[in-house]
Amino acid sequence: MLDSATHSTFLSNTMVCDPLMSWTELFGTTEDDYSSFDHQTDSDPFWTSIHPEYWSKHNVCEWLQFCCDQYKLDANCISFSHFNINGLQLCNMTQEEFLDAAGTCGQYLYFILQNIRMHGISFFTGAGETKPSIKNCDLLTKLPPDSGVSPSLLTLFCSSVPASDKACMKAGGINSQECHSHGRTNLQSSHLWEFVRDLLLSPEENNGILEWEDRGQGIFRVVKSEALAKMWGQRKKNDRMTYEKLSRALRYYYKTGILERVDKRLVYKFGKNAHGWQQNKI
DNA sequence: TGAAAGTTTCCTGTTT
DNA sequence: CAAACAGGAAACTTTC
Repeated sequence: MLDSATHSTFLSNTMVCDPLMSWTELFGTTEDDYSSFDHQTDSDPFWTSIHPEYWSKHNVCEWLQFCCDQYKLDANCISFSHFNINGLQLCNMTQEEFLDAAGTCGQYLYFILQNIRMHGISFFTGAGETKPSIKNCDLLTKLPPDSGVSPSLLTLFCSSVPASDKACMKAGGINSQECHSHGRTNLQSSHLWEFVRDLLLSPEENNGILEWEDRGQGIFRVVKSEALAKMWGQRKKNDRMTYEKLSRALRYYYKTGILERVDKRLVYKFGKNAHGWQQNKI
């Protein structure tokens, strides 16, 4: 989750936001601390085990970093000096203050925080039975069309809204049909092509199984075919899945325009009916 | 409860 | 020769 690449990205973004304040000045964390950070976050990060109101500045930092990593939020939008606060101060921030501190990202951060406060960490993991409030749908309708929000966050939003309520998702450039496909199926039962797409967009889960051949054109390569099949099989609770069978399912997508044929082995291309794979486009 | 969509499974033949 | 591709056919699962 908190790999070194992300750290460096995060650090550089911090510098862009506020060159006068370093990461350590902001959060009291040294480079050496990251190793212990990693150990903590590998299993159950400390911030996840306590209520947001009791978070330290350090925990707030961990949460921010988690949100950026997990939902591909643009850290450049976030004014980190605004988040040099403890959990209680964070919880007392209004939605407007989140907006001031992090722009569009602020809305997502506010949404995520409110749901952690209401539902606990199960909101992230999906382990719990509780689901975020339908009020989130109101937030969803306000998202700008070019917000650049990642599919994983969109999925999170959309899967939190029952299909019967999807009618509220009209504005904000978010296609209700698109949300419906997520909302109806959620992460556990998403379609194969959505699983592939989300894997491509999640370097931390990808493990080199898939890689972009031409990001702009939506062309990607299956690097580890059997690993991909195994992962898909795990998702569908089917340990008999093979790449041969998975690829048959992928070939059916040629008919529907979800995928287009590429005359190279193990290479596929997203078609006109696939969505959510483009950069800065949902 | 039936239809439709989306796979899953199996198969034969072809290509790399 | 193995792995991957192509696509037909039928069965199966889930959703509406």
